[in-house]
Amino acid sequence: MTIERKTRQYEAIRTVLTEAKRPLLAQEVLSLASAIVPTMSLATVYRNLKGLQANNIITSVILPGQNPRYEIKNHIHHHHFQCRYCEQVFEVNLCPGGFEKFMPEGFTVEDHELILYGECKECSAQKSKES
Amino acid sequence: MTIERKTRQYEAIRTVLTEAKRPLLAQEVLSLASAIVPTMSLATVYRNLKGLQANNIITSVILPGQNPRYEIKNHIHHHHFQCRYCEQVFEVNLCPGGFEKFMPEGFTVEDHELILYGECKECSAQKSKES
DNA sequence: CTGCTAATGATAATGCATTATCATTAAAGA
DNA sequence: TCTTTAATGATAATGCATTATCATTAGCAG
Repeated sequence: MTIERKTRQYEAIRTVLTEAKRPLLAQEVLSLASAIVPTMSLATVYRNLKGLQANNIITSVILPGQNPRYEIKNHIHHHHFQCRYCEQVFEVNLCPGGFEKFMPEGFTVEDHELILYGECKECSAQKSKES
Repeated sequence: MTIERKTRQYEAIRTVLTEAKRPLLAQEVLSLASAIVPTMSLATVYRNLKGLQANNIITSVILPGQNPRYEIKNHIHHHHFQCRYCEQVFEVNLCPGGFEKFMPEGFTVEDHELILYGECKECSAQKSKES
């Protein structure tokens, strides 16, 4: 289960996740890593994602109704933004916080998840060009 | 697809959703509605949930990594709180809002989702008793 | 009350992401 | 370089929520 050998596939997957700077789907990891190691298999992607997660190197990001994405673990509290057009997910370093005071008596807030949806910079620029 | 007959099953499912005052899983709808119509089948639950949704009477609530829940559609903007212990989901009428100003240049926020996790009143009271 | 047919109940089929299998390949220590 | 065995690639199997199927039941219009 724990990764013991530094294979080309492992390095490619880790590199891809590091350089993307955004959470990636297993399929996206496969596409991107295939550019480095063309024989890359989906099974290998899943195996390495599992290993990287067990080693606390990456963490999963799950948006409602979507498959898990994976990002390099950073220990800064953050949330996510998804573009409705290209469907890419970006990290957002904002947090309003202070939700406890809105809950009814007797309820305790221990954690929270905030997801923003809209249009990313790239898709916005794309549209401007088209018109 | 559209519901044309008011069956006992349909009424039971609608009643259960109305009285729960919180989003229910298909399985929870089955359990609760079975108390009213004991022969209720899971297929009937799914069929009616689909019909109610098509008629804009209910809406689905999807938490990350979980199966859809269904609640009577109310047109007030709200979010959800899930108890980590009993896993029930509650409606929360709070919204910090004003997320746009935290996004980098070029990004537009069109919608958002906020989910709070913690301990509900009932589970909190339960613990006090035990100790 | 009757007839028509939508809806139901029971269960098999589907879709699909993820995992298991197994023969083959290639890290990496000696 | 040789050996050991973890890791890979290809693909079959799994798990599980949801949907389809079809014979039977029951709304409801006339």
